[in-house]
Amino acid sequence: MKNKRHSIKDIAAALNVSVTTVSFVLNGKAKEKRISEEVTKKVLEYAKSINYKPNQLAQSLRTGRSKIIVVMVEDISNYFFSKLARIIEDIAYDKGYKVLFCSNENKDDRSRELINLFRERQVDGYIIVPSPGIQEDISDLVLDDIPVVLFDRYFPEIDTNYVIIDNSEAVHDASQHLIDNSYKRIGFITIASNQTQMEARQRGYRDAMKENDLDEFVLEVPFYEKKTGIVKELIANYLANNDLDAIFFATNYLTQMGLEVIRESFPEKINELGIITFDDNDLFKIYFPPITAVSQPLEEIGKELMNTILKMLKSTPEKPYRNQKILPASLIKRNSSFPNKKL
Amino acid sequence: MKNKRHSIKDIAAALNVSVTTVSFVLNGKAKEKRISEEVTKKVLEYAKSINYKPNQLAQSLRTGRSKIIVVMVEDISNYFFSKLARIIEDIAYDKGYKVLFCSNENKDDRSRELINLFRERQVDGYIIVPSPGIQEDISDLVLDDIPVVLFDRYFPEIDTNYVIIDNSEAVHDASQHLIDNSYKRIGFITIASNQTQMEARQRGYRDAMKENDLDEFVLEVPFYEKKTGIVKELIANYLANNDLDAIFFATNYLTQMGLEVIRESFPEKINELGIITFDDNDLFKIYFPPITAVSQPLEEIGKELMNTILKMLKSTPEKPYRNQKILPASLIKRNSSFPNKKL
DNA sequence: GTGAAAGCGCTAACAA
DNA sequence: TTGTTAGCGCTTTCAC
Repeated sequence: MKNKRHSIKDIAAALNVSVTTVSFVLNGKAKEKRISEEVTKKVLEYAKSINYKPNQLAQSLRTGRSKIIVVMVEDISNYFFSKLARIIEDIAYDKGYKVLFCSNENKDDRSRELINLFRERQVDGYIIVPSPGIQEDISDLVLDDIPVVLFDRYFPEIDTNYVIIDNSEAVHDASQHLIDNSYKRIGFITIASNQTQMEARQRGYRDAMKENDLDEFVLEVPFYEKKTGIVKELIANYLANNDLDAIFFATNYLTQMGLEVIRESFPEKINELGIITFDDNDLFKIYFPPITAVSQPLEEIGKELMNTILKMLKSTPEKPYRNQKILPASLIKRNSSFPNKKL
Repeated sequence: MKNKRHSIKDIAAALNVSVTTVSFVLNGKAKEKRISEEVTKKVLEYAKSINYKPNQLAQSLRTGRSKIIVVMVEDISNYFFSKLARIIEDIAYDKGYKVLFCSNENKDDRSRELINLFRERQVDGYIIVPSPGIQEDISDLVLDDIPVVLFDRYFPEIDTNYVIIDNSEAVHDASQHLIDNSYKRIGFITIASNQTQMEARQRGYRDAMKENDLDEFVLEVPFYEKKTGIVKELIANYLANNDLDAIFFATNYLTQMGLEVIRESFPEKINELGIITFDDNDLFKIYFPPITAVSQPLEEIGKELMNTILKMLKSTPEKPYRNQKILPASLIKRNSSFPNKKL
């Protein structure tokens, strides 16, 4: 082994041409720069024969572009984000980009820290699930003409590209599905948050209830208590006090906690309660009963995100590429949202 | 905004000193190079005041080190790997390293492609879950003195660092647990593979059966059929023909498929069959019944991996750091492996 | 058609 | 104790 790396200089020396010529040829500018067929061919062939690969670092230093995209999500170990990561990864590598994944835990200071870190490394673009209070930081990126696309949620006050799903419609339709199956006392468990996606989901639920003259039962649990038992207690109390016949979980980890509570405190209810969860998971399909889920179009989201960032990378500050996409989600109906056919 | 980046030259110019001096001070070599207190302080203060951050790219080009570690796993969207990714991410960023995650799908050509890709980018080190046939490529890395640490599985024939868990013991003990609970016809569903981890798991099972004079029922399904229905069919046939009273799933996606089959074809058995799965998942805990799982110590694995790679990064080819670690797994006992107490 | 040379920002050997 | 300078590998302007 130890096949020492070749540089553009080696090629030039071996072929008795200048590095300029080699560089032009290798960058596909032979035609444009009117390099002779003969030399072009010679260079190309030799480069191939020694398996020449340009030093990306040097290239980056020179061009200012690193061919790296950052994908910052709430938590890369979350089912939704990790599945998406896989999709993004494939597209990016295919297009010659690398992807740096990182988790901000939905915390502003961590988001900022990460963004600063990456700015130092002149990362080319950012795909971000923004934590609540980083409008300013996102604004700064945009002002500096650094490609950013937000997803999952966005800031209506600032003009950025984003890819989101129609949360309110998705929840509205799913709620209607419960209503159509004659559930009457439908609860909605969500997190206390004024982020766009959570507000939209709650709106979808409330609208559906209003349209059908049904009472609204919303439980908002604090976000930063994932690890303590507080959320489970809150859910347990809520279930005990409201005599609900169906529950809508606004986010996948709430579903997990909710099921945990039901399993521990009201096991008999698992087959009575109508249940719908936001965000699917492979295991919901094989649960007893299988859980009905609002499913986000992962593949499409991933493609749209990469497509957008790639286009932005190619556009100039004078002619920026704009894309604010709202994708529909789909409802995957399983037994948990139908009375009388539980298993 | 637009706070144009400052370079070391700017500092030198502003302070009327040379770039060398600035470089030395900034790299903590002030003492060693005997730079005066006064100048040192001046530089440090000024750098801070303009919020100077070195250009990592230039630094990397010069030093040949990129401060990037690659973590290549089978599939980043798999629960086990994504949880681990999160742990590794935290440690790495803390130590000033970035992490590039990628998935090789357990395919050799993809592994090679990725490794080559990263070699061009002079990544500093590799944490790899190797696909079956890439001994050579790993060997090459080792020969070229590039830090590599394998995990989850390894190649006994080549001398590399690795972090694995004691698969055979874990499965052996878990099998014994089933036996202790008076299960007699215990099946073992695994994938056809001669990778170390899968062989060890099967060995653990077989040993336990032998020690207790029980029959062995092993089903090996083909690996590359995840997406087709073949695996489910194989499992269904196997269950139909063997009259088992317990099943051990050797890997988490087999558990998922297995549960799917049970749910679809033998729903009444879910509360009779003893079930154990390799690799835990948040949802197994809230399944009906909750599923007993062999749980890998994610936190420890992550720490050990990062610790190892970091030490390797600091060591010299003459004095390489060696670490071949075998961690124990733990059995999380839940209802699925106890007769008569299902829920 | 092709080449010389500057320069991206940094480190470090060598000079002074 | 500090400064000058070469050079990491590449791109690109300008000159011939």
